[in-house]
Amino acid sequence: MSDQITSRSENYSQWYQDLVVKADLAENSAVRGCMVIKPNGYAIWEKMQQHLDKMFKDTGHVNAYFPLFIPKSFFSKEASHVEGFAKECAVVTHYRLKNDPNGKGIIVDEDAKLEEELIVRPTSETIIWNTYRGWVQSYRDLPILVNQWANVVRWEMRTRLFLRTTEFLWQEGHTAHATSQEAIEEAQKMLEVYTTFSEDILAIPVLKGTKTANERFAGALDTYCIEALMQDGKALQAGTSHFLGQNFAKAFDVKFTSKEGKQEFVWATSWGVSTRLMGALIMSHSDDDGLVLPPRLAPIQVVIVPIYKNEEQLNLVSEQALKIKKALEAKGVSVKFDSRDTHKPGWKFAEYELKGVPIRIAIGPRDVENGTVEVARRDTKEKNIYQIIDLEIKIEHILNQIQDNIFKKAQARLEASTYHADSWEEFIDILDNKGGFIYAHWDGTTETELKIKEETKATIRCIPLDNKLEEGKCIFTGNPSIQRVVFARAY
RNA sequence: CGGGGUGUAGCGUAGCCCGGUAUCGCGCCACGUUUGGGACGUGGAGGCCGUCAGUUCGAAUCUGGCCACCCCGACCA
Repeated sequence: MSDQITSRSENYSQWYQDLVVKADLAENSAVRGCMVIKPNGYAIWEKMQQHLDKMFKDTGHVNAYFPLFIPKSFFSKEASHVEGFAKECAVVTHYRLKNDPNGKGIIVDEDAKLEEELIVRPTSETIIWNTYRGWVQSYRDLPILVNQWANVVRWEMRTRLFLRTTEFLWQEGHTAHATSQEAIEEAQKMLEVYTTFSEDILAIPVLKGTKTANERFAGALDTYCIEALMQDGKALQAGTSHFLGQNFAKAFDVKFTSKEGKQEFVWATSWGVSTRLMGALIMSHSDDDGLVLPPRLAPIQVVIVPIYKNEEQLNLVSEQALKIKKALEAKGVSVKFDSRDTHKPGWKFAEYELKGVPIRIAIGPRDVENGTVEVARRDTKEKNIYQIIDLEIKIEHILNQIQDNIFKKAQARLEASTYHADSWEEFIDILDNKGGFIYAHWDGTTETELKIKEETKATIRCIPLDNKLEEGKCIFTGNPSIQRVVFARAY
């Protein structure tokens, strides 16, 4: 129906690009690699924030805010951390501009060079752990369970709206604990929070696991992750939770006196999800007609479109529409009544489909006469005529059905796209012709992992948490393996 | 930073080879008819052709520099 969006079969990444722009979610800005998140897109991000923030608070966390800038020297304090991020940091070197003496606009004032350069945070472990040093003396000061909503900058070479931008929005939790065990439990707990959020709210089924040493976060001892599968068979990391051990405590000298009176280093975790989830959401559920939003995340859950020929009919229809709106809102459903006269109903139908509104109600004179409405579902495109009596209960029910249906559809796709490969040929064949998650044996070495990546662009997405131990032979080297790991090409 | 490509109205484009002041579609504005799946008609507005220089009587078109963006690679939440 939509002639505005490239179809998925024709060109998947063009479809994604078109959809983001045409659904008014975001657009490229004047700054290379940085996007403008438009009101439609930002409203969805706000819904994500609301749900996540509540889940964080419910698990005992509080919000705080740390500086955008980090002194350069902080980065060199944790060796593997600096190695991981050094190549993509924006650096502030001066603090003043002046008029160009040659009259060509404004130039950097070389006299205003900073003594020590400031890094625009790519992540906040260093500045936060430097701060925590002052917060912790005794085991009584622990745990610290802090989350920050912020923007970060990573100077990526190639960017794509939401999936990878130079600046992006995220939340980063940074917790401090007295014991290793407690920190590990925290990291796992937050992975559970992310999983619940992803599946129950975003309706995106995920695979939970741990990263291999090679894919681990810079500075972590263990990285837990959730991996989602997009419609084109590529994986997308949807969230990570890291057990940082005592690395940052040692780097920033964060010690506490234990119950036994001993000086000990603090144990750490960090965990985050970003605006990248917007990309995951789009690529999980949407179709060639536009965005498909799970009702729990849709800023507008129901749109009412009036159909009329003249003002008299409009008044008649509006009266009915507003009654329905009120009844639905009393049930906590968010409703928009679009009575604009500047666009025709057909135009509005297409528009709201493009923008992913889960349910559309159309009311015309015919309906007013019969005491009915036409209800259309975005996910299945089904249209039905319903009596207005108890409509709000029916709508509530349909919203739940849509949420459920979208998840099940994504889950079925995930299951259908999950394969086992027992030979290299089979592995390549699945990668090239099917895509998806591939369970395969791996000899456990980084060397092999990198070679496989080099040859196929496939990476180990994770070692599933509930993985069964199973003896086998590495598909690449033939060396013995104790378990299968999950490979995929990824975003 | 390597390899390839492209810059013409808000968007998408034709014209460029073979120099003569720019085509078409969408969108926008006005009026009228329309309104249950992206309406139609009539009229209208909008472009120093990325930028700087050169060649020429004359440059969107030819030549050179610069800038920007896109795609492929290395990097990556």
